[in-house]
Amino acid sequence: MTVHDVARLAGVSTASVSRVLSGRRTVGADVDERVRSAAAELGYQVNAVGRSLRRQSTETVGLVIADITNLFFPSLTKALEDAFAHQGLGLLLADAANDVARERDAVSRLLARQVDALLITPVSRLQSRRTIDEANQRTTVVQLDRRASTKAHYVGMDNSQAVSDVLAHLAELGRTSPVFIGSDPHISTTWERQRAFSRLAPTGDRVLTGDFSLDWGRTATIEALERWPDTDALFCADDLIAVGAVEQLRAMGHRLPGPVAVVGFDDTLLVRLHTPPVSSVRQPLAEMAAAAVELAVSTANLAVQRRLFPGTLQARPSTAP
Amino acid sequence: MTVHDVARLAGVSTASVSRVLSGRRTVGADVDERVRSAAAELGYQVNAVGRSLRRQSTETVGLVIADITNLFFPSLTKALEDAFAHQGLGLLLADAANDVARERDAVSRLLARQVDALLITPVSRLQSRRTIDEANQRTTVVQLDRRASTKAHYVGMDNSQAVSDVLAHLAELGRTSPVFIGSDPHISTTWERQRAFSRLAPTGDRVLTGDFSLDWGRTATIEALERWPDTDALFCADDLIAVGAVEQLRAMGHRLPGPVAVVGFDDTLLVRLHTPPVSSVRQPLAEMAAAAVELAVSTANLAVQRRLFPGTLQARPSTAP
DNA sequence: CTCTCCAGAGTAATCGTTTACCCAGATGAA
DNA sequence: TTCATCTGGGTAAACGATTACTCTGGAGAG
Repeated sequence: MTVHDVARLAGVSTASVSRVLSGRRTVGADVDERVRSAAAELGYQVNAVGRSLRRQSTETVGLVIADITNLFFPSLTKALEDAFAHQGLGLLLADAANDVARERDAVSRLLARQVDALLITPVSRLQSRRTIDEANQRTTVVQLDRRASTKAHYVGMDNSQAVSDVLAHLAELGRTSPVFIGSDPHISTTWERQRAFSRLAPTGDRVLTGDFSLDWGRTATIEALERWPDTDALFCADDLIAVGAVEQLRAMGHRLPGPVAVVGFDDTLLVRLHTPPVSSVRQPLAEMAAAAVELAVSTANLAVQRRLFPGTLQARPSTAP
Repeated sequence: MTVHDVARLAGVSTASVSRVLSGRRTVGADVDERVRSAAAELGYQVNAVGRSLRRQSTETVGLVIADITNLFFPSLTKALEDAFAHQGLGLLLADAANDVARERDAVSRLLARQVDALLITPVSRLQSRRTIDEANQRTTVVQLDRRASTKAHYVGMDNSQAVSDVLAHLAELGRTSPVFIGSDPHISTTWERQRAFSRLAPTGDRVLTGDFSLDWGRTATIEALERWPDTDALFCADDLIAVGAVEQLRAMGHRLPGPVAVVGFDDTLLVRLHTPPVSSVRQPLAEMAAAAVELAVSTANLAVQRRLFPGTLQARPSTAP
């Protein structure tokens, strides 16, 4: 079932069929009509592979997710899928499973498939750079949420502003001795939040770093309260850690809301449905996805863009007075 | 950068280049060597679009997810991505956003891209059938988790066995008056679990159906306890509802573990991290993904398969004595 | 009336790869 | 020695769509 079949049935050339079906050039009314009805009769659907080869464009973007089990990324993926599908662009998904080598692999497979653009949430702030720079020479690369290279576009949240907002919120509640509980500092977002915290918080040197896990949230909480007994807020780099912190506080007999507040990042279901609900900074996913689309379809030689969007703190009982 | 460039540099024909690089026919040692080093020198990477067109196979499968915001599906997606990437197959992702029309659309876009197989978690037990049957005439379709057509392969969990296991577990704890809280009965899994419950439970007629939301879990809990005051277990069709039920019970002053047990399905993070942790039936995702791969790559005219895998109840405090 | 221009349609080249087909030379059997 | 067979390699035809180029007829300008 090809353009030839349609052309034969409609009694026109394949060129006309293509022109009608792709709508890229006007044709006479009668030919238009004949082609459309022939296509409808045969149930013809254009073969995107042939089209891609000729047009040198697949209308597909690759998406390399650092770790799809991290609850934040499915939300991001959904926002992207929405935005790109809206533009008629397909999304070819790959998971790097937090592994730089698998990430490199995924990128190279996607490039072989001639994706028109590559979206990536880099696994490592430092080690993903080469992969990204190499890919960036072959196609448009957009870093999302996390960043590893300054040579490729970046779309993310303004972590500095978000951290500042959270600190202001805590200060309003009279909490001026927060501790930062980071996760893996190879993750650029964690790293940025931590740096902003160190710069802006009254207790900027109270920083603990570990990994992306509930357990780390728990142990870090114990350590924080031991080392700094006057701690009145746990400023967590992400929601999973925040939930771990809350659990640990409750295990230690703290009430929430109570003397020690907890706040996280990403506003995932985890904190929204937790008991008690945990405050968290929400990323503007739809706007970020829209920016990603814009950059992905932009003509090749646009100057490298850095688009930062404001996050909004969702205040919940975990930081109430 | 094409096979021609490599061929020129290596001083051989494009046929030889293709043969070396695809490894589909043996060539002489010297030609092999020359091609490999030429390809390496140029950094040549095969163009998958050209290959797909010629081979009539894209090495890509389409995945249509009913609702990617449902926490269970990212887990499933990850398992699939793993399994298919392992086979060198790419995953083209589409989200139906719980909408039959969008589902049809997504399927047709994926078919246009000539996916070698189509994986789908049908939105509606009844209304997705036509979409699936039509797609099934053009490529191999594998229904996952949910099913809507008997004419296409299906891979899922044995809900009947799982329900029976859960009821046995409850009975062991002396709980013999469970109420089933379903979500949208258009979802085939909910439907199957409900039917199994009605057939197997001592209180098989105690069934409430609503939608996929935390709030429904709450209101259903109120209704259940009102209508059937001797209720000693809430058997929820999925985790979100189970969490809603637990929250409501606690709001009403119940302890957990306590007189009314709660159990959910899918064993998502939601219930694992909840306080108290909620019992849930885990689906064997890796095995299901492996089966999906097997069916997806199977030659066209395999008889329609129905592969059911056993679920395992993860017992947690919400059902403890 | 003639010339230019334009719209509409067809022909065939093209995208990059694979592979059917062909040919030359070598090998082995009779 | 002769013939069938096999191996390694090249040539060119696909795959399905798009589009540069060409051609024709008619409209409009002078």
